[in-house]
Amino acid sequence: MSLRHAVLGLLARRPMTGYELARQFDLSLANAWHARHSQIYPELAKLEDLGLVEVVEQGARRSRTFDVTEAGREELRRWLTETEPVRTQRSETGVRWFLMFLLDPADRRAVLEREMAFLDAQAEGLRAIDERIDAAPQPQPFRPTVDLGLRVNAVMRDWLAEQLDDASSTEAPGR
Amino acid sequence: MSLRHAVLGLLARRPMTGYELARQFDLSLANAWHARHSQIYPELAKLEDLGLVEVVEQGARRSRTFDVTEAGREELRRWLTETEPVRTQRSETGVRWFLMFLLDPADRRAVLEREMAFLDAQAEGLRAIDERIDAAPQPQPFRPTVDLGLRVNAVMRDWLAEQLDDASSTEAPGR
DNA sequence: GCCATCATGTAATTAGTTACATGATTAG
DNA sequence: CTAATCATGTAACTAATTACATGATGGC
Repeated sequence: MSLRHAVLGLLARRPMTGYELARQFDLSLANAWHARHSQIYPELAKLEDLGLVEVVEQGARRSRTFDVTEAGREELRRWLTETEPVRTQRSETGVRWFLMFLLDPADRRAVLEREMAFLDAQAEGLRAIDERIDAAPQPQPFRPTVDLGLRVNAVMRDWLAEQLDDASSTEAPGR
Repeated sequence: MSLRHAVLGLLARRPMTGYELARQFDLSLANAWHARHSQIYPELAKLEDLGLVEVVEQGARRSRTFDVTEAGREELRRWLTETEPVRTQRSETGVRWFLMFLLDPADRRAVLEREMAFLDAQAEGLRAIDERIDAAPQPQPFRPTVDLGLRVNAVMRDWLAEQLDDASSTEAPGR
């Protein structure tokens, strides 16, 4: 279960509330994992029971700020270094890209253009995160989300452009 | 629900049994979606009830080969062209890559090397699929799984290599 | 004859989404 | 004063995994 370690890891970067965690899943972890608040709050309760996180601050609007405990930090280290990663992935976009070749050239072209627009928007979003993202308490400028994300975005863009060329030449008049 | 359309799409490429579908999820759709046979068989039954797939052949070992019906093909086209893609992704590997910067340089270095080995194995696997994969009944050499997969693999490899350099220089003796 | 693989199913459990529900604070 | 956002929770449902279960066929 990655949810547990994603929550633990986000809190290890800096303490935050369940509400903030929910936003981080859409920012830092946007292309890696997703969780709604309805899953986050119960998970925080379980992590607290296990002694892996603790409430370090209670603020306005009955907000509770959580931090990772020493046991939590050790569990995170253990998970990262000693457990075998699960390599399965889930991406509806990936399924669509695989299947779009079943479409006739006109439909495929339309889909390719929509996907291109998505990649442009994604790249813009990543560059925006670059500024919004909280300065991390670690030495290295570690931002796989942004740095690697933009590079992957670029190769996908190139690939889509090639497919668009193919689709256009196939449906071009005069052949 | 992408499972439904992934099954529909795989069958639209060519008719096959539930057992073969399960293998295709690990080959063609390896980095896009995953499904076990315990999920595939009930889904095939539902798709049959809906008239989107049909049994076209019954063979040895009480095997049933399914094909997409005309209604199934239309549903697939509708889904690909007219529905809004869900852009959330799930990748434990992505979570790990994001969190590995929390580790001290020695641990991080070990993780980076394991991930590098994974990428090498993945690239090898993709090249193997290239030959194993069934010739598709479509005109274009459409293999996002292999073509795009190898390119993404390459940029990830570069990125990992850079992180390894950083981790090494940080823990290098003499500074 | 026996082992690997093909082949299909169901049951129990866990994970995740959607919907329901409530209330506090702050900026305009 | 009121709308947006912060903030937390539960309930009902759907999706997915793991475990249980069985049997046929083909190659050696």
